[in-house]
Amino acid sequence: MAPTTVDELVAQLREGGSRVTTARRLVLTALVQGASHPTAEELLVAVRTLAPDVHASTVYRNLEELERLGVVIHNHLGHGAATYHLATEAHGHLVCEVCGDTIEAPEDLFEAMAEGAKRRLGFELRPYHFAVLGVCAVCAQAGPGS
Amino acid sequence: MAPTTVDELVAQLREGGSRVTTARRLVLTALVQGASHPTAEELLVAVRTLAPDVHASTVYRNLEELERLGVVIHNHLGHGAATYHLATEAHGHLVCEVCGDTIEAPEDLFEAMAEGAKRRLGFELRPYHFAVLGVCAVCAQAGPGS
DNA sequence: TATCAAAATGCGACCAGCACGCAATAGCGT
DNA sequence: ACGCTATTGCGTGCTGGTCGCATTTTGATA
Repeated sequence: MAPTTVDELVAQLREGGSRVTTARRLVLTALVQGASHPTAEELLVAVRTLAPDVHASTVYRNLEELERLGVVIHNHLGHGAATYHLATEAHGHLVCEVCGDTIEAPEDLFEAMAEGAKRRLGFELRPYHFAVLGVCAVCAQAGPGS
Repeated sequence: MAPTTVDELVAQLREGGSRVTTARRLVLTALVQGASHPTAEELLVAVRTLAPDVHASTVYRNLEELERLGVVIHNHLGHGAATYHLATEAHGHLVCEVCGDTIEAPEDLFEAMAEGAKRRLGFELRPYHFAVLGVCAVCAQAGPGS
């Protein structure tokens, strides 16, 4: 199985030549234990419950470093702040423009489109970094006119 | 053919009950005559070549109003500022994460995916508002490893 | 286990992109 | 031409994030 415990992730840090600090360990803990698509701000709040003096810029810089090491990935689910998750959980996102709900897209949903873009335009799709927007089933039901 | 002259767009403004001001006319002119995916900032610059005292917030408010009237559409081509174009030119975008180049996606590229999302998840795709990211043919060729 | 260079942190200033409140101005129906 | 009201200019404020710098911490080495 892919690494999903904090200790395993910390080991990845050391392998990458990065030092292991309190803030860094807590960011990883928040990513492993917390909600599924936290923003940097939400991670900061989580980190501060255990280490109140951690600064926002530290969280930003750690997320950047963790991403450079391939431990985490960020993505954009529409307007507003980026969200983060472990690289082992990479997946596409469908986001409802009405209610903001985020659906994790089935693996194969992008396949036909990726194949078409590649064949016809030579364009290599990376559909994970930015979400695809739309209207979810519930909201489509509720307000079909709007 | 769909309205594409400034006069026709101005007429749409009047029909919608909005007043026609210098700034508004110039924003429309810039959209008709300028480059294909201008940001609000770029439109401001264009407007100011003819009316130097137009304020940035005026351009933002006008774009908002024009969008409300269905005359223009904005979309997000990745990080950074939103881009605008006439509503008659609606189309999806493929944006290269490496060089930033924007490709206007063929009409039918999203079809299979939209159909799949609808059938399997009840999710109604609106793939025009946010671009789909990836790597263009040129950059894929240049740096296949990165 | 003490030392010490390099890495990481805290802190604040700063940035882009945009929204907003308010008084002054300008469109446009009459 | 008048007057109502939409629109503008201007400044201020917001979110999300970056950066420079002095101080602290890490962890390899002795």
